Amino acid sequence: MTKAVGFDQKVLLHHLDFTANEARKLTRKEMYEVLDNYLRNDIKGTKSRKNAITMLMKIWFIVDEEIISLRNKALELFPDLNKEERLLLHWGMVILAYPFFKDLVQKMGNLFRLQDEVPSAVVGRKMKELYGDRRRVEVATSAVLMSIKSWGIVEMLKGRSYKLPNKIHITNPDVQSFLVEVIIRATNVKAIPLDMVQTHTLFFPFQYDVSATELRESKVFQIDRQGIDMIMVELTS
DNA sequence: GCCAAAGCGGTTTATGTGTG
DNA sequence: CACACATAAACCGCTTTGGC
Repeated sequence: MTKAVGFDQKVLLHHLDFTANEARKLTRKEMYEVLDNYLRNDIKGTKSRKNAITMLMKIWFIVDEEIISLRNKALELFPDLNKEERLLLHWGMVILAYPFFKDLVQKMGNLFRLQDEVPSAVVGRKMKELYGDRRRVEVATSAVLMSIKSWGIVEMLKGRSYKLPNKIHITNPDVQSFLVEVIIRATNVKAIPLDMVQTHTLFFPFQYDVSATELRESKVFQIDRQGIDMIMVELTS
């Protein structure tokens, strides 16, 4: 019953940026080549570099059938976005690519709701409950934590616990609609109340104010008003 | 059946921490 | 302040999986 983990290496932000930028123009084969060259500076071991490439490809290139169009939209937006908005796109794509990452983020988001500081040991324990008490789980947990630390999502305190810096504000409507689609797909629901989107755990590092009007304009969603103040968002495709 | 990709566990190296 | 000990991070190579 051991669940696959996959995310077993620290991923750097500029690696993700590079991958997303190249993914629009290159074939799969070319991607492997270009990435290998690019990563050579940061990752010396052949095997480790291959691992990293595998992960980057899975995040931005070899994605599941049903999120291809979402991915393509994200790639189109990418060049015109600022640092924060790009980070959100990466965040969403990693969540979709790696359930392990998604689960960890969800746990962490919940903990941050209750307290300001989250010890890495607590996160580790939670992940072992979900994925079994294995060495691999430890490695993956720290890989995720190290990665998001280096992206500036969390800050480390005294080497043992993490705290949340200021939330990252996202106002770009295209990026917001991306975010909503990620939430719906990642949690496997048909529809979600707009209220729940605003404070969703999966995007705990971000702050945004999604407007129903703008979602409707994007054509990807169907918006239904239920009762007085409940607005349901549903994917049209 | 072959080759590349994905997954895994063990080992080494680096960094941090508490104690005398 | 030095030392041992603990934990984190990086690295490596083997096994399994999956597409052609």
